[in-house]
Amino acid sequence: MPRDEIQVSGRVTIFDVAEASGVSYGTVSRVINNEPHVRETTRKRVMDAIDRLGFVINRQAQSLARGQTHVIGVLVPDLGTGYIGEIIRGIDDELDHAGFDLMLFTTHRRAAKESNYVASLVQGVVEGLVLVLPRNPADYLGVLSSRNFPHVLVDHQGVDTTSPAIGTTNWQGAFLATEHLINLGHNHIAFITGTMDLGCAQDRLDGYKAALSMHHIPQIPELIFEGDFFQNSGVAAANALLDLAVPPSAIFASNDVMAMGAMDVIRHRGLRIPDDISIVGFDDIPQSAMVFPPLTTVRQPLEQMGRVATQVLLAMLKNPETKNSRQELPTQLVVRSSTCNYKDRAG
Amino acid sequence: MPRDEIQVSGRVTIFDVAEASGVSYGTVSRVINNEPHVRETTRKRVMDAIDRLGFVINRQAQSLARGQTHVIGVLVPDLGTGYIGEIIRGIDDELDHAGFDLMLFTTHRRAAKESNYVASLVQGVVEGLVLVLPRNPADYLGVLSSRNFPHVLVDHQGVDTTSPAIGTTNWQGAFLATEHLINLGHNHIAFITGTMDLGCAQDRLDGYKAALSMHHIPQIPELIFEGDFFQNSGVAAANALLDLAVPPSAIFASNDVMAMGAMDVIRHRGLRIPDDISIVGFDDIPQSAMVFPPLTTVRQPLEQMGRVATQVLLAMLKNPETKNSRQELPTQLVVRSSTCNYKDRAG
DNA sequence: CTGTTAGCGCATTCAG
DNA sequence: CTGAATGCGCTAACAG
Repeated sequence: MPRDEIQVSGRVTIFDVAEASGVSYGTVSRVINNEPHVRETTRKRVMDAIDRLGFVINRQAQSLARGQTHVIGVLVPDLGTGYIGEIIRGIDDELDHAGFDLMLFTTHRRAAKESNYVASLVQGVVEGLVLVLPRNPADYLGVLSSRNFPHVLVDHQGVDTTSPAIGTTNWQGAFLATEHLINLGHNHIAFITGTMDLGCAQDRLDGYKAALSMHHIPQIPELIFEGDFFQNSGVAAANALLDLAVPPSAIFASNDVMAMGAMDVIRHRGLRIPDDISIVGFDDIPQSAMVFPPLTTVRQPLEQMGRVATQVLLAMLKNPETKNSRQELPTQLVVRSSTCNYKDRAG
Repeated sequence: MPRDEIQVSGRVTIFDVAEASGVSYGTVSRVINNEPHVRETTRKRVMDAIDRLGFVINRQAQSLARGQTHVIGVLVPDLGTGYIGEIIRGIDDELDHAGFDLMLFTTHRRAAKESNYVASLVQGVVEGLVLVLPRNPADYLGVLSSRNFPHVLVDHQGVDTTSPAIGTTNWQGAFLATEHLINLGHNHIAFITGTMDLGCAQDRLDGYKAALSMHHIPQIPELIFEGDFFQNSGVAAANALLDLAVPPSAIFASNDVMAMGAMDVIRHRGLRIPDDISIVGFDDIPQSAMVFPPLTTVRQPLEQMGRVATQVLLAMLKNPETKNSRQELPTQLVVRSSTCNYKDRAG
C-alpha cells in the first residue's frame, strides 16, 4: 500500500530511530526524555536520526505508559460573552507554563448530560478538571469527589459542595457598589438579581441589602427584581421598575449584561443615563468600557481567577494531600460614566 | 498501600470485569463496543459486572490500540471578544454530534511558537485541526500539508496556501455596506482597514473601493486609514480622519471593534451618531447590537463558519481523498441605528 | 458465539 | 552507560 506510506509519513516510531542510529530503543527513550546517563556521542547520533527521520513522539503512547496525559479539562457553559473567555485565558496561560494542554468541554453538549461522560474523561484522558461556572454541578461533582479526582470550581459558591473553589468577594463588591450610589445621594435604589440558585447571586443581593441597612435606607421589595443573568431579564426588570409609581433613581444589576439590557430600555423611554437614572453593573466584561455611557461596574478579576484555580489544581496534582482550599479574590469598584449625583427631577 | 486503593478507585480494567463476570476480556471488549455477536445472557452478565465495579473505559488505551483518538484540535489566537467564541460554538456543536472531543490551543502560548509543537500534537493526540484566524500560519501549515494531515482554515484567505478553507464573502459585504452609505447620500466616506497581510482585510478594502468606483465617487487616499483590527486603531483612525480639512460624513471600519473605537472618539468630540457622522462596522459581534447607537454592520455567519469547517474536516477524516475545498459563506448587511441620510451640516 | 494471541508506541525496571 | 524484558489498557484478527 503505497498510499499508506504517504499518509502516515509521520509514523516514525522510537523503534525506527533506534534502528537508524544503531542503538536499542531503550536508549532512544532516554535521549528523548533528556535523561542524564547517556554518552554524548550516542545522544548526538540518536538526535541526528530523530531529525533525519522527522520523528516526533506519540503522546498517546507516552501517556499510556507513563500513566499521565498532561492534559487538563475545562468545563464551561458557553463562550458567548467574553466573560468565560477571560477566565480561560488565565487558565490557558498557567497551563502553558506548566506544560499542560487544555481540553475544552461545553456543558450544553448532549454528551455532557450523560452521567458517565465526565467519568470517561476522568478515566484516562484528563488529569484534572476546572469547572467554570457550573450550573448544576450535582450531576458530576458526586463522581469526582467519590473518585477523589482532582478538580476545582471557579465562580461557584454553592454551599453544598466540599470541592476546592475560587470565587470573588461578591458580597463586598455589591456592598461597595451600593454604597457608591448611596454616597451619590440615591436612596431609592433598585436591584436586579442573578439566578438565585447560584451562590454568587445570593451574595450580591446580600451585599446590596447590607449597604442599605447600614445606611438606614429601608428595603423596598418592589425595587428588587429577580433576573437570570441574561440581557432579556435586564430589559424586563427595567420595564417593570420604570413602571413603578415611584421609579428608582438608580439601578444596580447583578451583572453587566443585564445592566446593558436595562440601559437599552431606559434610553428607549427617552431617559438619560446617568442624568435621569444611574446604572451599575457587575463583572466588568470587556464591552462594559465600550458601551455608552461607559458602565460603572464591579470588576471581577476573571483572568486571575482562572489563573489561581489552575495553580490550585496543579498543586493538587503534585501533592494529592493538598487541603481543599476555598479562595476569594478581591472585587473592585470601577467608576465610569453611568452613575452621577442624584438630582431631584421635580426640583 | 491503602492510599493507592483510594486514589485509584477508578482503576478498574477490562480485565477485572472479565474476571468478575467469568468471561475472557476479549468478550468484555465486544460488549463495550456493542458488537453484535455476543449472547444476550453473556452481555447482561458483563454489563452487570461493569456497573458493579464502576468500570469506565480508558480512552487513552483505546485510542492507542485503535489508532484514533476522536479528538480534534482547535487553534485560536485568543478568546477576548466573543468573535472567536461564536466560531467555537459552531465547531463544538458539530463535533458533539460526531462524537468528537475538542482540544483548544491558543497560539499566544510560548509552546506554540516552537515549530515542532504542532507536530507533536498531530502525532497521536489529535486527529485533525481547525485553524481559526491564523495570523502567521506559515509556521505550521508547512508541516501539516507535507504530512498530509487533515486540517482546515477558518476565515483566512491567504493566497499562499492550498489548504481547505472556510471564509465569508468579505468583498461583497464591504461592497454592500459602502453602497448602503452611498445610497444614503454620503459621498465622502472614510475606510479603516484591517491588518493588511490578512486576505479578508484586503477583500474588504477592495469591496469598498469597488463600490465607490461603481458609483463614480473618487477615491481619496486620505480617507483610507490603515488599522489593525484592534480598538485603539479605530481611535487613532477617527482622530486622524476628523482632523482632516474636509472630514468624512461616514466611516466604514473593517471590524466592529474598530468601529466602536471610532464611535468613542466621535462622541468625545461632541458629535452625534449618526446625525453628524454615520458609522458602519463589520462582523456583527454580539455587543454590536448592544452599544449605543446599535451599530450598522456586516454580519458574518461565525457560528456557521465553525460548523461548516468542522463538517469539511470530518469529511476529510472519513475519506482522505476528499478534495481540498474552499467555501465562502454569505455575509449580510445589518442596518441598525448608526447610519442615516447625509445631512449637509452647512445647510 | 467466545477464548487466545499479538500488537499500539512508549516507559521503566533490571541486568550487564 | 546501554540492551532486553515487561507492562500500560485495550482492539483486532484468528481460531475454535
